[in-house]
Amino acid sequence: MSEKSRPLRTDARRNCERVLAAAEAVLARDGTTASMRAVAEAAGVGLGTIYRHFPTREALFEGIMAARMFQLTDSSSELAEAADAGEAFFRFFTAVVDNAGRMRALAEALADAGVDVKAGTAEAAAALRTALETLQERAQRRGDLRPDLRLPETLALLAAMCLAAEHRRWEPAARDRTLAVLFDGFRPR
Amino acid sequence: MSEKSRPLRTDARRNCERVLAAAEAVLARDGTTASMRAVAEAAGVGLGTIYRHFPTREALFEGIMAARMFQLTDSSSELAEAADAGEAFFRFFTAVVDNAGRMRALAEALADAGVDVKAGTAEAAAALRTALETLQERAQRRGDLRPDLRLPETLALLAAMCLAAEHRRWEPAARDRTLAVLFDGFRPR
Amino acid sequence: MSEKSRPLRTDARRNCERVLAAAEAVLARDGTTASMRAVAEAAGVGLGTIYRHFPTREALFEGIMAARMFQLTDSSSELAEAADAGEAFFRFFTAVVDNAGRMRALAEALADAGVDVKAGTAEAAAALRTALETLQERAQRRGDLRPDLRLPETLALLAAMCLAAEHRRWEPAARDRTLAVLFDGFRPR
Amino acid sequence: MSEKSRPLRTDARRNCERVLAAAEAVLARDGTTASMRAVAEAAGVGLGTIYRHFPTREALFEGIMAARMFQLTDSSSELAEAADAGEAFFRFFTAVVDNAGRMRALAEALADAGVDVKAGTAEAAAALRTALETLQERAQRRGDLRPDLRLPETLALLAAMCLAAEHRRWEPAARDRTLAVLFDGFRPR
DNA sequence: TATGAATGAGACTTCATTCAT
DNA sequence: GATGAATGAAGTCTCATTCAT
Repeated sequence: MSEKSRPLRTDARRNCERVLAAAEAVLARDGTTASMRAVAEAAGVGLGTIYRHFPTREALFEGIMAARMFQLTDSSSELAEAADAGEAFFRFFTAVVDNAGRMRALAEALADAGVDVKAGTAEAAAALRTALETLQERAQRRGDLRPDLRLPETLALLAAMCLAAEHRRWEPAARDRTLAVLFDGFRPR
Repeated sequence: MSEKSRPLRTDARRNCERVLAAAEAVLARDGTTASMRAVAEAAGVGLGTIYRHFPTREALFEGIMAARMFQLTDSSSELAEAADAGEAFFRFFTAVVDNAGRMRALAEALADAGVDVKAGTAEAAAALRTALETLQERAQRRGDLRPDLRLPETLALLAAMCLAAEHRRWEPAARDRTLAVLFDGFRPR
Repeated sequence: MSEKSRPLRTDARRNCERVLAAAEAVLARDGTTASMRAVAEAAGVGLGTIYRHFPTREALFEGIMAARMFQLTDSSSELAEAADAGEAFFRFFTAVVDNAGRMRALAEALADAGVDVKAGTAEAAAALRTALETLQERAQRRGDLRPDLRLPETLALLAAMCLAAEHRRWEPAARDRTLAVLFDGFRPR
Repeated sequence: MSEKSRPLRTDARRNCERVLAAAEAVLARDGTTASMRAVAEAAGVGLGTIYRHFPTREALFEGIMAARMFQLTDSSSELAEAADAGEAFFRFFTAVVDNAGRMRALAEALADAGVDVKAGTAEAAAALRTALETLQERAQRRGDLRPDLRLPETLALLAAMCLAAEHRRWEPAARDRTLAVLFDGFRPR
């Protein structure tokens, strides 16, 4: 296929990306109450263009969330081979919390990653869950995490931290102090 | 002419209570986005009746939150004299999380208890904070909690657990397993 | 428990007067948009008490207006025998405007005095109209007013001045300067 | 089949004009208390359409007032060069009163022209005031108006006539008779 | 295909009036 | 008789979604 064979598709894709980028920024700023008009204005496109690519407001927002979750999942790959398995797990956990804190509205999606409630984010959530599980089990095998720690609890605690980070933007230092306490609960005694 | 704070008429008090009960139920079901009409219908009263007792939507909802928070604070009194100071602290922490989990919309208020953002709940939040601090310091003096644990972290973690408990109703067993991990981080090593 | 002559009637009359006085004050302050609750609070009585004496909000307000108009009419009696007939006419005209300016909401009633639109003020308006006519005709007979001035025009101009005085509270000095121009149009050339 | 320079604009403009026309009619009929729904129904559009073109109720109504006031100001241009300066002044004065009488709700705006209370009409009011001042000063220089007449009084009297004309629709003949009396007060003695 | 104008349900709130206490 | 609690229609405004251009 040559590049000229599908000009419309190119346009459409470009617009779709602009919408996604703008929606991400708006969601980060305004949270889940962001209006479709705000997204359209930030993207520099019409309202109808958004609805062409995403059937409903929910579909758009879930699309954003899924993309972010895939990004996070990707970032776990290299951590899965880091020398310090415990540190890798904590780094990933922190990265997820950090993302929730940076983008209002992402927190809920991340919190839902443990249970897959939304159809739009189910696949991404499953991938994220698997990534966390992988890191956790490796750290447990290395003796860096308590062996009785199960994934449901880890996910619940991750969800909690994400929601809190979003609810009131955590300063990095405060975030580290808070997570440090939690992480001590993760370690073998 | 008008005596100070005359007792409410019986029918007025009954309706006020019905409004409060209905509002609590609706807040538990729908969260902070609950509409005034939903409350009115649940209470079986007219919209105006709600506004007679609570000047604004915020006043009603914050009033409920504050009441719950005062209830929680009250429940800490006897715990403050329990034999096992550490257990008392954990019980109170769990009770707060439990309340957040039972009523959507309470969680945010509890999460805000650390910072007092809303005027309507500031006093109740301060009381709750003090109660937690009292229990925590006693447990630390008894050696049941790690001495380097500071209130800001405790509050942040409490907020996180409340938000998570509300976000997805935690089963008591799951809640206990999750908090158990966290509480291990609170204990001296 | 002992004297049961006519306590209720006395109470009722006293309450009625309190309502009227309060309503006048509130109408002066808030204008025609004054709420029944504001009147009740100013009077120190319940809302029901107002409705006992006046069937509707309109009836109450028209009652006030009528009373004021009768007062004004009464004040014309002595002017009708003043030595300077022209001055008497101007004084009365000014007094009416002054009342409109002092009590928001009275202006409309006075402006309607020329046409009797409201049932509640018809009688009072007719009396006021007659009083003005009497003063005008006497002044015309004395040669103090232009002989071709007819009552409809006088009433229309009085209405205009009342509405303007209410619309933006006229300072006495400004009021006098403005009326002075108008009065020059009333005088014989 | 090829003429499509402005496909969307046409509809929007047509609706905007329909809204303006309907709003003028409704304002003329109901005065400042006219509801947005009444305007929407009169225009045959949805409520949202009005809010698309005018952000608030005030903006719509003040916009209409301002437009009318600018129209009036424009009409003064040719009068400013008329041979008979006094007649020009009186004609303009009458035109303003006439407009107030034709449209309920315009009267208040015109009455406020002397003081500029509303932000939305301030500019138009200032222009109208200047137009009146220009005509008045020219007429005074020509000796057609009494030299001691100052603008504040003229404005107060204009406001009064506008309010009265609106309050009870003046027939042209009655209006002329009434203004004739007033205008005599404006003339040199 | 992209646009954004139009829609209208639904949000909060006020207030004249009724009626149980 | 007096009170004021209750009612609910009506007001302004927002926003997800549809559809004509």
